[in-house]
Amino acid sequence: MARFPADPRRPLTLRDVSEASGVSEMTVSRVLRNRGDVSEATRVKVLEAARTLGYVPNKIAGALASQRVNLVGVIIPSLSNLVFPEVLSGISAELEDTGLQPVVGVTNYRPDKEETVLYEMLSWRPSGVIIAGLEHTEAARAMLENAGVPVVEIMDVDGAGVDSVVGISHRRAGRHMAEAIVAAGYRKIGFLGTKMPEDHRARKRFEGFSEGLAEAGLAVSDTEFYSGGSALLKGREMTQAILARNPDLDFLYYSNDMIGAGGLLWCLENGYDVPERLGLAGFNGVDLLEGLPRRLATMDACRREIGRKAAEIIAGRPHGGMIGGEVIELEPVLQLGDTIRRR
Amino acid sequence: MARFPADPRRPLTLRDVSEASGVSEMTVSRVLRNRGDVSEATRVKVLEAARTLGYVPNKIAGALASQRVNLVGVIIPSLSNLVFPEVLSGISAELEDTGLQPVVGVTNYRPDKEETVLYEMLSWRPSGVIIAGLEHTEAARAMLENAGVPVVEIMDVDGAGVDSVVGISHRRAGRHMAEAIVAAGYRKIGFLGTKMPEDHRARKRFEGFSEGLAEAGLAVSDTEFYSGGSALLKGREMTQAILARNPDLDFLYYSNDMIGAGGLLWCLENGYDVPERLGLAGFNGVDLLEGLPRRLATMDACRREIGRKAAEIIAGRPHGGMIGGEVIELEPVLQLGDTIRRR
DNA sequence: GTGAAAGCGCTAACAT
DNA sequence: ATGTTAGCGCTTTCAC
Repeated sequence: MARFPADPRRPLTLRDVSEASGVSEMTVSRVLRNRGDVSEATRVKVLEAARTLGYVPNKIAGALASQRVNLVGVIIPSLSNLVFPEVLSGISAELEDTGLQPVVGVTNYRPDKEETVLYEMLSWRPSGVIIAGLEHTEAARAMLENAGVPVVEIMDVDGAGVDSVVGISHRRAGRHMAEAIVAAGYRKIGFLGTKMPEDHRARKRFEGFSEGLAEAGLAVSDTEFYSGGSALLKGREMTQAILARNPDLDFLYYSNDMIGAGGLLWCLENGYDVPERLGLAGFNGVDLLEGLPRRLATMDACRREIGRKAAEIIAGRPHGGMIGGEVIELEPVLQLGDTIRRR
Repeated sequence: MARFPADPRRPLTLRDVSEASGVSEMTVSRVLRNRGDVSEATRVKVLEAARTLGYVPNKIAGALASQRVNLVGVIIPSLSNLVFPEVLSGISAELEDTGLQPVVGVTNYRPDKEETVLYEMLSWRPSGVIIAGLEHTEAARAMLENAGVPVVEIMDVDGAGVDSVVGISHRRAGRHMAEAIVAAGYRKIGFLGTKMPEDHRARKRFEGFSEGLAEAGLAVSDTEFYSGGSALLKGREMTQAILARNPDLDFLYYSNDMIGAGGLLWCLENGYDVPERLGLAGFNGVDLLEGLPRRLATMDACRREIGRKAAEIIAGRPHGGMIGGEVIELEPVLQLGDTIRRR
């Protein structure tokens, strides 16, 4: 009489494969992980048994026993920002052949959410953590310091990191743009961006930008901020608003390309002479800009490259190895495009 | 003389908290999970000890012991497609207060990668799986069938699902658009889209579209396909190409809003009378369209809603409960915008 | 309200 | 080349 398993829906275990193939659990485990010497004969037997049963190993048990987890926690503020999916894609590409897998957590720019997400992630004992920004709650920072795994803070190098850091200096990026604008002869400059209580990188760009103008004896003449909604539309609305209030502005600096694109479209439709009468610039260097009527001036934020390098650091760190502390600063490239006049 | 831990970098365990607080491991565990009756006094003692030590529970061990994992696997083709981050955001919002956490895997539209990612995910024994599309490799389908957890296939209802399905009918969406276009009096119609060997939803829209035209005795007059690159730019290039080849086309149907937007910009710049001389439509209903010079006709693909409903199904299924098999079809809404003439 | 014992499914370390 | 033993850190179950 045939024996039936007690519970037909019980997930299969190594033991099931062992029994089906007549090979010890240990050897089955070796085959399934390609470890140690196993004769071709048993190898085949085991693999066949595993296949026909439809066995899927239990990584939870494996991770507990081996004390290693092939996951890398990635914590970012948003997925709708366009920038972060690109960073992710760099991470994911670099991790491709390392056996490591990214696990994504989203904070919605909220420090308390970041803390929760980080706690949650660390409780899975990942092989490393990649986290956006240098600003964290005290508790989050403490967790990162005691995580016992490599930590890479990305996007931003203006400040002190916990372990490794990969990013650009947003402060210098802002300053750079200011210098280019001043050099091109613009004098009455407006700034448009997100409300940025928690967008530290946008804030730093703004600060650097202001400093850059200050060195030329200038200051930002007017500002306009938004939150939520379609960025392209907001760009239009804000542009109209700031120019209505301040018709003599001769340059508009947008804190991201999306609102910049909206502004550009609005200016062209309303007959502004871009870049002679009015110059425009954004930030990020997104693909989208290539399809616009004119190429918006921008600065490449090296997003994919940041992801790659961060992943490289995690993957390159021997398990438990804590050499750490590299700081990699990438250089954003200014692209003048067609919206800053050349002279 | 004080005792020092053998390895100062060893992650803390329940036992450490137990010793520090003078409470048994079991009770510590209860406090940390808010389970069972614990006196307020010990509660406070334990929480304080855990806090000062900086204890982070080990979910791997917890999951192994309890046989439950608060993760939901989400498998999608891409993160750069704009559509999927929105679905994700719906999932993530719905899961917010359920204690469940999404874990994302990306397949790059490759069936073999999908299989790998799914295998990887199932090996963590998640509480459920949400996966884009109805088309999978045989092996992947077998894994889904035997996963022993709720599975929701999303985006598409045109075909047979493994368990639950939430999506729209792309075939009918395409047909609908065809009907609207014919009703508006357009007759020479071009189709522009991605090369779609693996984009089954785009293919189904195209098929439905062709069927819809056929019913009016019409057919697609010309097609243009692309892959990779800036979609906005591709939209321009393809539009130029198809109109150069076929100047008498009076309607262009784009398989996504991004290339549609590029096409719209190109047409306006080149003096086409939209929508009288030439009608345009895209697909998805993305935010971006709101900022364009004209509102591109489109069809909302209900992305966030799909995410929400899928997550709701997973969250609502009692642990191990296998009632399953719901099919939820959402109705995409046609928005005529300003690029289909009204008569 | 609290604790002790057993074991989740796997792998490290050691046999043989 | 293969098998045996002893946990990994937690939760379940049952006792008190």
